[in-house]
Amino acid sequence: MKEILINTINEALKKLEIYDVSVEIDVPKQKDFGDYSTNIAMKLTKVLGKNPMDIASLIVKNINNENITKMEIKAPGFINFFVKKDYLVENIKTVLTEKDRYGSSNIGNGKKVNIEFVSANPTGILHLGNARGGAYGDSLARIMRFSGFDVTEEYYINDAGNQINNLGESLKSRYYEICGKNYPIPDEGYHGKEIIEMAKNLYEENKDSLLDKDIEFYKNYATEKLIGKIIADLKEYRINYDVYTSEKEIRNKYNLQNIIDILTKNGYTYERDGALWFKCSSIFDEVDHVLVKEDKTLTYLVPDIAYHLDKYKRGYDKMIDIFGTDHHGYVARLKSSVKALGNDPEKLEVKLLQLVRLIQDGEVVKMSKRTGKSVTLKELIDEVGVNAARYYFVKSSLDTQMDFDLNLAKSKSNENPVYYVCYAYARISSILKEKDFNEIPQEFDALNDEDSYNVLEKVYAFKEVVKNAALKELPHLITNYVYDLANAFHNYYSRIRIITDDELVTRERILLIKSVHQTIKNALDLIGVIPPEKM
RNA sequence: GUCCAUGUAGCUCAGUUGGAUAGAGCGUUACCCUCCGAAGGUAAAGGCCGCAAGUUCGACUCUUGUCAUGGACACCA
Repeated sequence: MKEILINTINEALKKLEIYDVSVEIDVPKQKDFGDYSTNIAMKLTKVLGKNPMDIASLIVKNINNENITKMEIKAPGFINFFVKKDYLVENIKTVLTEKDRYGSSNIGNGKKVNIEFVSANPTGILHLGNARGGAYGDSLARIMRFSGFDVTEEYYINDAGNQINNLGESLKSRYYEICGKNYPIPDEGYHGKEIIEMAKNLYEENKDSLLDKDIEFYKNYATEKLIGKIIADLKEYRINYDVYTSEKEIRNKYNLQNIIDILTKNGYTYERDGALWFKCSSIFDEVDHVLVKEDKTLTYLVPDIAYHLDKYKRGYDKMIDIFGTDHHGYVARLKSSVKALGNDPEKLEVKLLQLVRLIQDGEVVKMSKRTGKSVTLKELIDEVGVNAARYYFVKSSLDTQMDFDLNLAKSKSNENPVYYVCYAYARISSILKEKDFNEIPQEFDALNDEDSYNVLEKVYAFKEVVKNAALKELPHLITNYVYDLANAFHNYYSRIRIITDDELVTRERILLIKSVHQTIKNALDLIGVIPPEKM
């Protein structure tokens, strides 16, 4: 419908010999301003040197389209359109035919997109912050896939390097402790309960027969166990990755010295104080950073450069990394490295999500994997459920700093809007159980009232909302939308009786709410929420 | 100190190419189930959109300054 209007306005402009303006069509907030409106007249004031009201009436005079029932010009120069509502009712057929595909499109045009998210180090289990990143990343992937992008969801496992040493040492220390021996936990060690748990298991299965195992054993055992846990938790959170990339493998696949050599050859390194530096300040960064430390070991930056090189080699049109804001300083370095290796940094987009602050008993709890103080993803799922958790974390944009009040989440979980939406879904399910129709009629006769239009407008809007969310990469547009849709339905339900004595009316109303039912389901699926048939 | 985000109703947040009277939920107040699910609906109260300039027909939205909050500024990852 928007396109029809844009085209007719463009035709009118052509008649007036006006070119090179982009016509915008909006849906006004208020009903009395019509179904659609445009600000084109106001945009043209400068070019034409005329009063916007005059321009508007000129344009209106040149518009003639069968779909438009009424046009109004309102100060300071809006043109408001009232259109025939047939397309809304017609759309019910589309929804019921396309079913689970309703709202999908091909605007992505098969573009290859890689979304890397969560990628938490396997030095502990997932916590609240990962829950947000996971909800965002996976929802974005679902939305983009639905919109015709070729999406790969990826998890980068940092299973090598310093922190894994510390992890191994921490496990060894705990194990020794249980065996009644002393082995100091490193300063940078990990104190999570899951590590104590692991040590206990080791002891129960092997008693003290592992005391003479070297540190590699503990490292491997701990990483393997933790990765398994992480993947299982994510699966329960309804996230299934397409690709897991291991840092260890990257280190084996690429000779890291080679990468440094290329950087040197391209003139991006220099030596200072016995270390080798990356001249990233000459690209995007403000300061330079170390690649090879004085003790000849590599910083974490080097394998990460190799990892991103690997992604580029796989030929994505776009790569999205989702980091917490605590890694903010890292972005410029990473992008610099991409450029330094001769790749296009524009293809790499880094999204920063504000960290979640945990509030407990009215106080901010500092979360840390090292100290083991945090709420885990698993606990979250057990307490409030996947639906509530995912909805909650997707509904705000990435930039909002969120406070997560655990007490509140537990005690008043009904405050979560997800229940409002699910309730609408369950209500419809329950009506359909009583009466259902599967045949779609050629014509609808009984749905020509404002109440029906109000709901159907929302159902119709879904397609555009999805496109918007995919192109702007904003999953929270979906939560906003589905809430509106549920609201429209609850309103409809309270005003209109669906099952009536009139068979024809009943049938059409059933089909209407079925289209709502389907649309809610599709929308929720995009954010990983599964609505229940019964609540 | 420098850089990046954020300041919208009592609280949590929408408001994304600058549009008409700034919106929800929760909380507060008052109504609505003889009838498909009241986890619902209706209504009221609640706002100098942090503050100050600027840009323009028009600014919550853009620019600059300023204050406040969070985060980042390692030869840790």
